[in-house]
Amino acid sequence: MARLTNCIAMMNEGIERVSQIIPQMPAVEARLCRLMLMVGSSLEEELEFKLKPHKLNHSDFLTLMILYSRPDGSSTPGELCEFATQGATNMTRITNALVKRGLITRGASAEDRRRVLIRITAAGKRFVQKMLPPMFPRVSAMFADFNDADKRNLSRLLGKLAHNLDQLDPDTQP
Amino acid sequence: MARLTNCIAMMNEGIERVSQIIPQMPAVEARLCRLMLMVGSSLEEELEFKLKPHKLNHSDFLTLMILYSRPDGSSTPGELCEFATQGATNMTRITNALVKRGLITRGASAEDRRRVLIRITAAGKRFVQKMLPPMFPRVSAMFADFNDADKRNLSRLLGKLAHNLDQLDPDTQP
DNA sequence: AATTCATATTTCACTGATGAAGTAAAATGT
DNA sequence: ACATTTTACTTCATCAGTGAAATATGAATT
Repeated sequence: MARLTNCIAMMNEGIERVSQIIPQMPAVEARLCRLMLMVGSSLEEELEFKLKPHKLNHSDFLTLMILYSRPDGSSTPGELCEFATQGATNMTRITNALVKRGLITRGASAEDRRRVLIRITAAGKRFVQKMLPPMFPRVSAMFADFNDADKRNLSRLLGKLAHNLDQLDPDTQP
Repeated sequence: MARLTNCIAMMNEGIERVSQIIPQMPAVEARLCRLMLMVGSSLEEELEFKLKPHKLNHSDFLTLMILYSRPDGSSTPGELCEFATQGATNMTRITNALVKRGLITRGASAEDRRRVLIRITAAGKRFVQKMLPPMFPRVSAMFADFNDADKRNLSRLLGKLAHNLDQLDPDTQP
């Protein structure tokens, strides 16, 4: 146990040593990057773990939740790709899987017949309402010792980082 | 462009709607989770993108960096698995790949001959020293508008979250 | 000496993600 | 009006990562 904490301690020493060999490294920033990556993938692991009993993976779940959170419970593959950050190929697979389970339906759009209309079914909604609540305790536990200022701060800083990443993205590779 | 920002905006609306249907959801915390996941995977994307020209993926890179950051430049597969959070199978594959490129060597341990000693080569060190610096500008740019307090705060909050995740992990699934 | 445990590799089956090409329909240009 | 281009998905082939089980070897225990 204390897997993450352990890795972080090790990383701190590592960064320290590397920054002595390569002093021009932005050590604090590099460390924050690694921290983000570690905590992020640990969180992802945790999520996938909670999804496994429902035979869902992260992208399936995300897709389903996007649909669930829509006022009309519907969307198109293209839109889902954008918000779930998935390739079209993958979205086809996800959609196939969810359709087969009866959680969503696939239909043709009337206005634009290239488009496919994806809609969450009543069963899909019930499914979400049943699987979501058991996750709440763990989500709450993750932030149990965060006070309101902590939460606001984390949100603000992640937002800032997100914004910077957006600005960064289009650049050419180094 | 503004991919992340866009997804975040969409998520905010989604969470809002879901928490109206399911009021017992810890909305703020759930939102922070998703935010972490989004920023985390975007950061990972960015990293993989920077690594691609060097024909490295995240785990290859991490493994190599762990070795590089060691005072003696060496480790064992087991240890690398732990710190790189990889399965043994994968570590064998990674090691094979890096050995083939001459960046590391694999040798038997003298004390315990079950063990395999993995060591970064001089070429491996040179490789790291050459590939690392071009990444610095982007890393710095990510945190360009973070003042010292921001960085300290982010580090503290991520550490706290990491700690909580560690406590969470061993529990049984919901 | 025999048994149990630890370390690492190999093999295999499987899941999930991805890139390239294909299909179909709408939009656009001439 | 027709040809071209663009948009929206799908299909197919492929690949990276994972988990489980089998193997090999060496160390520790009894």
